[in-house]
Amino acid sequence: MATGRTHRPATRSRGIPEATVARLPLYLRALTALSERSVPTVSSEELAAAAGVNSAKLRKDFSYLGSYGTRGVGYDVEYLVYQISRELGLTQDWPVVIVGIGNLGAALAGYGGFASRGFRVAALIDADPAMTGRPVAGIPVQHSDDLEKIISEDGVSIGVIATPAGVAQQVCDRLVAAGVTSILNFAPTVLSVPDGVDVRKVDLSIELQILAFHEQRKAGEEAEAEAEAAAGAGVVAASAPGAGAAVTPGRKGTDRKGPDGDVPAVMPA
Amino acid sequence: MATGRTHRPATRSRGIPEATVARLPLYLRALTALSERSVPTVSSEELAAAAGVNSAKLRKDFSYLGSYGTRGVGYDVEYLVYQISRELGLTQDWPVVIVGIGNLGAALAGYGGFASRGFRVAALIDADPAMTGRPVAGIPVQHSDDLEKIISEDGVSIGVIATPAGVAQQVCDRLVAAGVTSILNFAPTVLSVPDGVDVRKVDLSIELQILAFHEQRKAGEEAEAEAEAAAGAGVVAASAPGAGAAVTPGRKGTDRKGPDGDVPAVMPA
DNA sequence: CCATCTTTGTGCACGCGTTCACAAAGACAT
DNA sequence: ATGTCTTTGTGAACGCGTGCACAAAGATGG
Repeated sequence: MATGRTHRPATRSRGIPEATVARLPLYLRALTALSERSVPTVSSEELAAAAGVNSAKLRKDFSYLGSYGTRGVGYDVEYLVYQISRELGLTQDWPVVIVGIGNLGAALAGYGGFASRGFRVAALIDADPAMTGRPVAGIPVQHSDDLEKIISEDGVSIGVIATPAGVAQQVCDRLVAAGVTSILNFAPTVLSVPDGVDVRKVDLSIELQILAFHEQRKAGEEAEAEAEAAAGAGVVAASAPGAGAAVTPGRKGTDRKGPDGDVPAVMPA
Repeated sequence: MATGRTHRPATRSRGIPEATVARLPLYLRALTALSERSVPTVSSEELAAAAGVNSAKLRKDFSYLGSYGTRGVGYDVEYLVYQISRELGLTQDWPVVIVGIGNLGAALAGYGGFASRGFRVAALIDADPAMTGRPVAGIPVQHSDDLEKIISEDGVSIGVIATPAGVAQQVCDRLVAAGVTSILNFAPTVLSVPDGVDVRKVDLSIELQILAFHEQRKAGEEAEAEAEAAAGAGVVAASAPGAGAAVTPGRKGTDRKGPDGDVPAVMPA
């Protein structure tokens, strides 16, 4: 999960648990696929398999929305697509602005999944004057000076931040001041926002690090058996199982400066 | 949070809870920033604020790693950076392949956050022959025919899938067969993998949909006060709170084809 | 109309994660 | 050395999410 919510202490909104809300888009996607294949009805078991979840969980999730199924038969695909879409608010039009049209911003602008579900890219915004006017994914980039005007004129309430980390907070502040109340943040920074504003974070680097952790653990388990047989001298417990070279631990008092090639990468914060 | 783990029923690996692992990269980032400012020590309160979490949670998280703090003082920044890096496996070199060099793949290839923490882009792979040899972010794209060779030669264990949904499962299968055991999936599909393989999913569209839900709810709450005063007739219980035009339910038989340009996306499974 | 069979909807129990609150530990001053 | 003050580390309680297992509901066939 790329993950990470922010603020809002697990408020279960109007009775629908947060965890359920997070799965609704998953169900919706699976249902849409079925709909395209003109499948009329689907059982909780089948749909759960397609969405990659437990069938009991799926049924409980749907029970929060109401009793839309028919016992002995299953769920009506079209009807369910509609109900979930409505619940998620996808039956209305959501204008979205993307700020920061670098590699990632351009990718997002061209991402089909946005336009596909009621989201409309209202504007692409970048601070670089050289970008202004240049079309990206068919949409001309506008300068960030006009940010406030664009947001108020189009009634934008959702903003996507794809800028470098250094300017993310500042962009965020301007978005919020201009009226945006939901933000999807791709910059590796913790954004602070006033109450009432939702922030969701997507951090590519974090996901990779989590994978690395499990990967290391997997490798470590394998190496454990060998190490047991070897029973060598009691060197440092930590052993680098993979192919990589391990760095010497180094103790607190010592000057053990992070030997890894860790790049700055971090903003002033 | 962008979301979503897969398989592995919340195995707490070696005693470190999954939720804690997911936060370690967050702490690491905040700590790295402090380290660059040459801050020697930091209290749990300060660090928690920088990372955007509760201080008690942070202390408990660190307690799983060991007792690295000093009461009355706080934590040694450099030492903690090293400990977390080691725990996450970032002290070793992780070669990564990115499959699917479209807009998103190119963005990922150039993403600084990868190289910054021990991750090395070993290869960019694309199925389009026109891409082969073309440098992206300074790395020449290789054809997917050579996928297996690249993976085994470089000892790659982590793969990133940034292909269209339609081919994601197939790419995934090849990666796994070639020896990859951790996958970061950007394609909007549920991947099925054998036991022992970790999959993490990042789905841009899902994040937006979750935001839309909360956005709608916010708007609905405001409108609720008005509606209360109005006290209209008891029509169907379900009412669309938002301002948007609702799509007509559309019954089973109708051709209401999913309006999104969403690719089939669903695997045989 | 009745019996059977399928599938939903949910009560219940369990476990993980979060948070509070406080005792123990150590730094620091006197 | 002793007392005070700061901050960690954690025991315990609570709440949410998950999954089991089953009763109720409805379809279907005779």
